[in-house]
Amino acid sequence: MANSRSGDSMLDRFVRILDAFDRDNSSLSVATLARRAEIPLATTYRLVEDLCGHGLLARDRQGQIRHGLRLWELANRGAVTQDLRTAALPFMEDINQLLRQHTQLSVLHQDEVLIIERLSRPGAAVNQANVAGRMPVHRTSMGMTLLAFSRPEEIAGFLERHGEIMRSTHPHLRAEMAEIRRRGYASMDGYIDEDTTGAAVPVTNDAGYQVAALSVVVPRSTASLQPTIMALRTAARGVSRTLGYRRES
Amino acid sequence: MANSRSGDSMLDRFVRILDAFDRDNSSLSVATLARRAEIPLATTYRLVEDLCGHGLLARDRQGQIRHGLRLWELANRGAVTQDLRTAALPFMEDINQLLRQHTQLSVLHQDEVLIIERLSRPGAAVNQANVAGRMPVHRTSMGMTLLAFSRPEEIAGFLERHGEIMRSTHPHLRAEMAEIRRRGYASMDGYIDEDTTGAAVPVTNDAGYQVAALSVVVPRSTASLQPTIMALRTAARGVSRTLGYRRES
DNA sequence: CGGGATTTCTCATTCATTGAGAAGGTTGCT
DNA sequence: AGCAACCTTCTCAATGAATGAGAAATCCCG
Repeated sequence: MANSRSGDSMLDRFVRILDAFDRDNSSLSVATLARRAEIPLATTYRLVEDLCGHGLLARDRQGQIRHGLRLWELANRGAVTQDLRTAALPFMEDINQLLRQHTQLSVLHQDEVLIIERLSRPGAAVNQANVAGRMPVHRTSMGMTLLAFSRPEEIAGFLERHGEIMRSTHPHLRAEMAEIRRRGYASMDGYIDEDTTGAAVPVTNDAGYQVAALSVVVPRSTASLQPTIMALRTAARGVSRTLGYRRES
Repeated sequence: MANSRSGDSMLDRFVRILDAFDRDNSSLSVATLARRAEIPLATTYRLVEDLCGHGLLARDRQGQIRHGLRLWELANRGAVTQDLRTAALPFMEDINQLLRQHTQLSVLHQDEVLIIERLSRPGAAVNQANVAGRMPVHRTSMGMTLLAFSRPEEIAGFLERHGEIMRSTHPHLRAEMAEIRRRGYASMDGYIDEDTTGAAVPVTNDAGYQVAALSVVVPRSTASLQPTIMALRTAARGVSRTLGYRRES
């Protein structure tokens, strides 16, 4: 008796379970999973078994749960990211070779910056911007570029949802965005690391719509950003040309 | 009345829906999806709505369904593939630069070759081995390498399941695998393209277990594979060293 | 050895899931 | 315009799949 369903659908729970993993916690126990996803243990156990059966999760040698390869396969087969990635990779390599710094490709997703691809130099700064990781719009050059070059109605929507924090961190927001659009790039100090500066330019498709941002992280001491910007622009243009058509949601 | 449930769980259906997409069909209508996944239309409609609500699917401007970025994010956040990819990418770039040919990183998954990463030269051959795509073990150098360097019990299991086709396509299988292990690489003609040859070497972790294979596709006319093999070996060793520990299921 | 944790399983209860059906829209052909 | 074929969207009664408390079995650590 006494069963009180807890009001969330099965899919809710599947997603919460898959979402409970992150780079630091690549494998978890069922109990931890249950706590993190806030699902009763017995239920979690059953759901995890299901997911394992489908290969979306897998148990390692010690019985811990990790993401299964099948999940990765499923999500990467559909071409959402692949086109962009494939188009951008060669140019990111160029940048990486030329500037010898971290290079990132990112998009705006659910009001945050989502990193699609990243090339790092073995030397340089720390791990902070991982592939599939998220970063705040208002503190990164990628975010500010992505926002500034969005469609007016998208900008309006974003500001409606996040006007508070944007205005408090960017007192002259409208002017700043206009400036970014005029100059064609955004730069911003020290989110990833105190001693670094990020610089980002938009990547457009051939209809002129922005589809992503390309960015690098350089030491703060760098005298002039101009060479960096030039390299980024060249790369972005190359990606645009490779992409040709296509615009994604 | 008359409701006859069709015996597959919700998760089954979610997976079948997500699985219905491939690179060629990156966006589908609900009706097509229903047919492909073999789920009654009304049900498909509801499930798709759910998935869209969670961002695992998304509707484009024309109301067609595509994979959602959230799905990609979910699947890539957990570090299953990322470690391997990150470790291998720089070395794959080296190969790509040196040999100017397609380079692939793959693993054995559910008795097939699963492509984890791929770098292509704008010039060379056709799209066949896409990231997250699968290829048959018995027709690719990657497959043969991955198999030959698997643990004995894994090989035995594989042969139990696929002995038929393996023996018919590889009459001297045991000798062939022994040879691959002795030489440290496998090569194979013309799966991706009639006029190409694939060559692959194993990538091991520092416990000596194989975790992946690294391969290139070269024109069949290539006089000697030796330089190619050398480059692959160097790269594989580099990846192994970067990986250090870790072994995945 | 003992106590705290985790994994695994059972089972009666119930409500979320189901899918036939129908209405309304779109497209394309004649 | 009229018709046919197809698609999307929604409703609703019936039901069996999902639920979660509880308990047994197992692991782990000092």
